[in-house]
Formats: sequence, C-alpha cells, structure tokens
Amino acid sequence: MDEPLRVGALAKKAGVNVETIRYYQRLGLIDKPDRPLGGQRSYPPVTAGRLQFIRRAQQLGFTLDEIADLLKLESGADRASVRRIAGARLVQIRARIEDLARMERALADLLDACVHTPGRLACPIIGAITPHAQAPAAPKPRTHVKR
Amino acid sequence: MDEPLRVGALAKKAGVNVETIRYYQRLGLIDKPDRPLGGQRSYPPVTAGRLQFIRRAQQLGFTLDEIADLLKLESGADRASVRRIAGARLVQIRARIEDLARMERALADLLDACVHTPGRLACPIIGAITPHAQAPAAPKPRTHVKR
DNA sequence: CTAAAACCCGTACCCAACTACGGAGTCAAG
DNA sequence: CTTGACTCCGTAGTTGGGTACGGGTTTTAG
Repeated sequence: MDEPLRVGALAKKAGVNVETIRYYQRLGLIDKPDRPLGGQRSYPPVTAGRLQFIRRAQQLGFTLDEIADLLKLESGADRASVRRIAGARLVQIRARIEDLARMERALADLLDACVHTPGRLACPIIGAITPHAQAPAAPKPRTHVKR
Repeated sequence: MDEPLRVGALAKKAGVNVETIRYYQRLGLIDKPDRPLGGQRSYPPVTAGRLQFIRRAQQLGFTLDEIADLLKLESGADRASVRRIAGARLVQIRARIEDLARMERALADLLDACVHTPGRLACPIIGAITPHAQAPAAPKPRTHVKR
C-alpha cells in the first residue's frame, strides 16, 4: 500500500478531479514528479495527504494562496507565521460575517414589513430600495465598495 | 435641475464609474437613450435614481440578475414576486452566514489552542489540517463535492 | 496485436461584477 | 481652427477556483 500512483488513481484517492491536480501543480501547491522519458508521471502516495491538507484548509476558509504558505510551514516550527496567516483569515471571515449579518437583518425586517403591510400600500422592500427624490445622497462619494 | 446629463455627469451624480453604466446597459439594467445622429447620448436625471436603486439593492445582497427582476417590478404591485426574490436571497445569505460561522468557530478554536500550547509541541492548526496517516478516508466515496 | 482507457499538455472557458484599453468621433473653449 | 476633454464602441483583462476540450502519446486488457 505504498506504491506510486498515477494521476487518475491519486485523484480518486484524494477525492478530487484530475484537472484539479494539474491546476494545483501549476500553482505550485503540489509537486510534479519527473516524467520517465515520454512516459506517465507517478506520484508517491503522500501526495494524497497533501491534497487532503489543501481540502481541509479550504474548509477552514483559507485561500489557495494562504495554503501555499501554510504548506511551506507544514513541518516547520514557525508557529508565529501560521498564527499570523490564520489570524488574518479569521479577521476577514468575521468581517464578512458582519457584512452578511447586516444584510440579513435589513432584508428580514423588510420581508417582515412587507408581509404585515396591507396590500394596497406600496411594497416596503421596493420602497426601501427606491431613492426618494432629493435624498442627500452619499456624504462621502468614496471609492467603490469592494465587494 | 432637470436637464439631461451625459454619461460622465450621470456617473458622477450616481457615484459610479462610466464603464459601469455602460456595463449595466449591456445587461439591460438601465436604458440606453437614443443617440442623436452620431452625437453623444443624453440621459434623463431619473436615470441616476435607477443607478442608486441598483446600488442599494446590491447592499442588501441582491445579485444584478435579481435586481433586473426587481426593476421590472419596481412600480408594479406584484408584492408576491418581490417577496419571492427577497426570500430566496435571504435563505442564501443565511446559509452563507452559517458556513462562515462554522469556519469562524473552528479557526478561532484552533488559534486559541495554538496560543495555549507549549512551544515545543506541534502547532495545533497545522495538526488539524494535516491528514494523520491511515485515516479511514472517505466512508462515502461519493461524487465530487460540488463546492 | 489491437482497441480502449488513461495520460499529457496547452488552451480556452465558467461564474460575477466590473475595469481597462485604444482608436475614432464629438464638443466647447480659446 | 486647434487643442484637449469627453464620449462611443468593441474587446480583453481581472479575481478565485477550478472545469472542459481536443489532439497526441502510453499503457493495459483481451
């Protein structure tokens, strides 16, 4: 159970698409073993572990870029760097959650209002979105919100 | 204050990029006024309101596709359709929040563990991601997870 | 030995929401 | 009447994480 695998077998073992493996190779996330003169590459079984590392890190919200960094630190004792990466990601995740929570509240309130508004009045959802004549507009016409 | 505007002025008034206006025209979100024989288009000032409608709807989490639908319903009394669109978006937003909340908890716990683990032990973050030798692998070798 | 399966590789495409570019036309000021 | 700002238009690039295609080679099953 330690024999080398070819891409197809490796992909099956790790539960990813063959194309994904090739993609990760292009990104430098996994090694590309030498090709024996025109032949087909064979991968050490540990590569499957690397692929699973990547998948788990993705589930924790890391980007492939960050995962590349984490892989460099994988065996190292550089916990400070790992914490830095994880901390940065955590901050981003929290910011995104707050963003979405704001949307959720606003939208839920509007839906509620819509349900409880008598039918012949205007829809509160549309009302909330529609600009009412001379609104003071943006006090700060700043750069576009990067969504 | 009701004179027609050219794209540049319209863009400034609405706080968006000129290119964005052209983009929305391609998508059919805003009208493209006729061009007077080789000349430049002029827009009625209400178009700025339409652009603000779009921006506000975006802030509520609607996609441009959905916004196109909402714009069709803008003046209509079809509250049921508006509620359907808003409801669907709300469900998605909530699902995304739960996703992120899971990540947040997991990552926060790991960071915490990392901080409270003596330095010479392995980093718990890396440890959590690393596949530990012969894990039972996937109990369900199912089709590729559509992420 | 032959045909099917699997591999290799480059390239192009997908999603969303834009942004950028470049050449040509137009418009207003000096 | 020229300069410079603005507009028009099609096309292409961006980000992130892949997927798809197609033609050529290699391996493997029968």
